[in-house]
Amino acid sequence: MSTINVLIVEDEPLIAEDIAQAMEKNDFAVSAIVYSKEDAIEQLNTNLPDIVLLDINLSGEMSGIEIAEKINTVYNIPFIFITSYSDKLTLEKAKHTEPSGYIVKPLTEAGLYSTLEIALYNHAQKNKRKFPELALNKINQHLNSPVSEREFSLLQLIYDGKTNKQIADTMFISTNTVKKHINNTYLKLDTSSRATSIARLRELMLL
Amino acid sequence: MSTINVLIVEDEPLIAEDIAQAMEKNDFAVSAIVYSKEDAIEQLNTNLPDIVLLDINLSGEMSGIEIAEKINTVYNIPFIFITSYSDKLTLEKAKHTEPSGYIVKPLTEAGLYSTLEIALYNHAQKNKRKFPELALNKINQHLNSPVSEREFSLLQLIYDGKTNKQIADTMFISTNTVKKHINNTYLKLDTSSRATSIARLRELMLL
DNA sequence: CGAAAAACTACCCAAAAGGGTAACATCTGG
DNA sequence: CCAGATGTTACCCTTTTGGGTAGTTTTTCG
Repeated sequence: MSTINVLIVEDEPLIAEDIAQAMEKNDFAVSAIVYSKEDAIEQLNTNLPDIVLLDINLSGEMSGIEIAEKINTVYNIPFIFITSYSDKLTLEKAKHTEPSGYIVKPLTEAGLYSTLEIALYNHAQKNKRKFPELALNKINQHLNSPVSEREFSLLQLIYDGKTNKQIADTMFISTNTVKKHINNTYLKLDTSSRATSIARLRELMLL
Repeated sequence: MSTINVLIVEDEPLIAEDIAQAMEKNDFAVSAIVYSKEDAIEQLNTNLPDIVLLDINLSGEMSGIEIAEKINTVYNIPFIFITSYSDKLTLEKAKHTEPSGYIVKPLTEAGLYSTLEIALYNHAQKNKRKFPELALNKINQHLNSPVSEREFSLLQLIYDGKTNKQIADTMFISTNTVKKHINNTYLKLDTSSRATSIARLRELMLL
């Protein structure tokens, strides 16, 4: 297994150094230590780490939160918050970014290491969850008017991004029929386009 | 919001009391304090808490791990490990149970509270996310020509089933611009409609 | 068997989406 | 500072989709 690269975002140099040493003692590689939001993003772009240790408060601002949001939407890697402030406001904002860990200073080597390990493992597991298949019974469960099997197979083709023509060809029916069926499903799903139907199907599969 | 019930599984009475006090100071309710695996399971069966604080080592054994496994397979509630031992073997076993948190003693009130909050929030989110979120870097990884951030936010709206008009309104740009952007993404994704793009995005997230 | 439901087809019109071209404004990095 | 990338808008035209109506065939089931 290759070594894990850790990006440290911490504006207090002494603490950053502390963390870095703890990391290296435990066979992690510190890919960089940065002190500002801008440098953090620079690092993420040019030298993507496997995980980020992120101080919430950088030079007085809560810009760690913004970095966290960016990591979630763009980079999809785990990150762990480090903070001296454990007040409710900070925590409230922080938790909405769904961090893999949250450590309140003072730091301990053991605490850092174990939190890192857990975060990496859990994140790896998370990405293994794949997209569920559509299930007719699951979908009908939450509809007043149930989708028929035929309609369902049309919906699956729409879900896979097929056009009416393609659907007509694979099902050996006319495009008129395809359109009719699809329109019927729109009534049942309470939607009005293919894309909204796809989103709706995803939603219905969740409960 | 109703109060959160916490089950404490900890065989050192002094520490258990410490934890319980910290919990109550932060408006959590302690549903029970138990000292053994058997009592823990008894509690889970009769009085299911919202979250469990779980010492790994109960009277010399690592039976905390077994409780964790039971929680995962049967109860599906979040749990947080608490341990004095942060050796690699313990950690290795612990991480496979995918705990929501892992705290090395000595405990601090702030550390406990924030870890609890994060664990509860993440666990709640987890069940809502059987479908993975789209992540830009993940998608670009497999494209010759990368999708820009702006284009990506458009794609997310398409993924949610929004029409060009809706997208234009939420992003405060003209529908012409929306159409232009979308067309550009079609080139990059090698698609030619919203529905095929949605399917493609799903596919790219799995590679 | 016979009625009801589901499936299939056609046609028409309207709305939305797709495709191409052109132009201008920012922004960013060398 | 300049070049290239990104974002913005407009215009025109084509194709695909959506929505409504109307009808026939096939299947299913009491």
